[in-house]
Amino acid sequence: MQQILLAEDDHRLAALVRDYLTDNGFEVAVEDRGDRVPERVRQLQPDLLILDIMLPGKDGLTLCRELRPAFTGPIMMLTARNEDADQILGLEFGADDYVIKPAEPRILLARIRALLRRIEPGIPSTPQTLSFGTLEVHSGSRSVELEGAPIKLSSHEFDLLWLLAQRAGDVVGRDFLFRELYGRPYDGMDRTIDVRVSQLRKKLGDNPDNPARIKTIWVRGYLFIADAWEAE
Amino acid sequence: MQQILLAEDDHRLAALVRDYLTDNGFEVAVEDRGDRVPERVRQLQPDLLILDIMLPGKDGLTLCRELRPAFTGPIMMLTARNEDADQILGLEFGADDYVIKPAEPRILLARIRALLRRIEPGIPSTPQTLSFGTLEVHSGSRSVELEGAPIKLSSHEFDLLWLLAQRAGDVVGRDFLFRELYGRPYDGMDRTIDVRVSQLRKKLGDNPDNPARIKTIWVRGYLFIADAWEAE
DNA sequence: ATAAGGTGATGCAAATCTTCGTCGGGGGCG
DNA sequence: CGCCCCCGACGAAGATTTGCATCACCTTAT
Repeated sequence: MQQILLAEDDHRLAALVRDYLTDNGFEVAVEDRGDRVPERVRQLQPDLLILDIMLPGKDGLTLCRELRPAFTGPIMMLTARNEDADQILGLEFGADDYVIKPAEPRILLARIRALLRRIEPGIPSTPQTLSFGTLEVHSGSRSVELEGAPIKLSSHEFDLLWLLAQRAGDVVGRDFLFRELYGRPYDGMDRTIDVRVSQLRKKLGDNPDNPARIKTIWVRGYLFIADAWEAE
Repeated sequence: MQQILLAEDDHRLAALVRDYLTDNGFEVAVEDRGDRVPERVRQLQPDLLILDIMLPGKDGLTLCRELRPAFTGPIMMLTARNEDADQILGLEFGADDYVIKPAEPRILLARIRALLRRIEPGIPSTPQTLSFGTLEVHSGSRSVELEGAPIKLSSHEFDLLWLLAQRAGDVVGRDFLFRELYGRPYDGMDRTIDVRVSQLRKKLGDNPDNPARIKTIWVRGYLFIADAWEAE
């Protein structure tokens, strides 16, 4: 059974949605405080996240941005605010859908199904751990080991490594990385991605002039080297 | 560059959307007849499909149902009909989003990006290796070995070598190479390709007057010599 | 037929411009 | 206070442009 975490402070509405979704075969958890959402996401590992924008503690847009890319499942913004700016921002912050309240329950359900359909059937959702030789990346605990010894990475460093390692063997563009990390479009002259990579390389003991892990592809982005290792 | 097929019979609207998306870095093809959509999908293999519901020839809902599962990319329904039933049906027929006309272009763009973002991590390209005698070209790590020793190639040098080696035995034109490398048309007097080839030859230890690897075909382009070696 | 000259294409080195790696200061948050 | 992150700056590495020498092919004259 698939689980949905609903972050909504209007209890009447939350109960309505929860009941309707429960009747249709979902397991629904409700959280009414924004600042408690990250913790519950870690705890429950829901398949889908529904966020109201106006929440006590921490607003939905901020949450959305902060939870990506640690949370890779679909995120739906469900809100009464029909501001174009909010909608664009929400989608750019990594949300997959943006639905205006009041929403017809059957439409809500159809949209939820459409989102989940994209994730479930195909690939058995990215494994929790990626291994490349002596390097291991655990997404569950957000920890990394090199030659058996744990490495301390900052939050963004881990996100970056995870994004690259998932796409090992493919060139990953700065615009994509930037959008995933910060939820806003890449303006083309921001160097923070470079700085992050530089730090990450240092911690992984990689030399940019002759990289064994992360290669720079001029103008196009970065490449996590897949050869010779086998990702399981 | 990502390609979008827009099925829309209102030419004014189609032109509007096409221009806006083109300005934002997409390649857009427009089709105004529903019954011609399946054929164009096969032909173009677009990254995303936008369907109006009311189309001459064949309606969008039917199309959506028929194209799935042959077309696995995201499908967006874009339509003036704000019927709940249509929306639910569209989503259940395999559409990934359903947007009501008239749509604010920036929102449309944000939704398109949200859909495509989900796809990008798609297929982890299989690392591939091409061998020609003592020369080995690895695409997964973008590295090259000659006589067992690794060779340092710049990013464009590698791309060029890869393009040529993949087509070993065939003459490859400058216009093609240029387009692949830079994503824009070849103006006919640009010499950067020649310079790249020159550098590449130097690093591969090839002599242009008597080439063992890359041969110049006058006016037509370059040829990676396949003779005597067997690509595996 | 052969040779000389013309036209346009290619090889390559040097100048120029763009992008990348990294350092250090300042700001924000716990 | 310490950690992390953003920002600006500067040297280094990579890529493009420019310029000229050379080369392939074609035309024309002998």
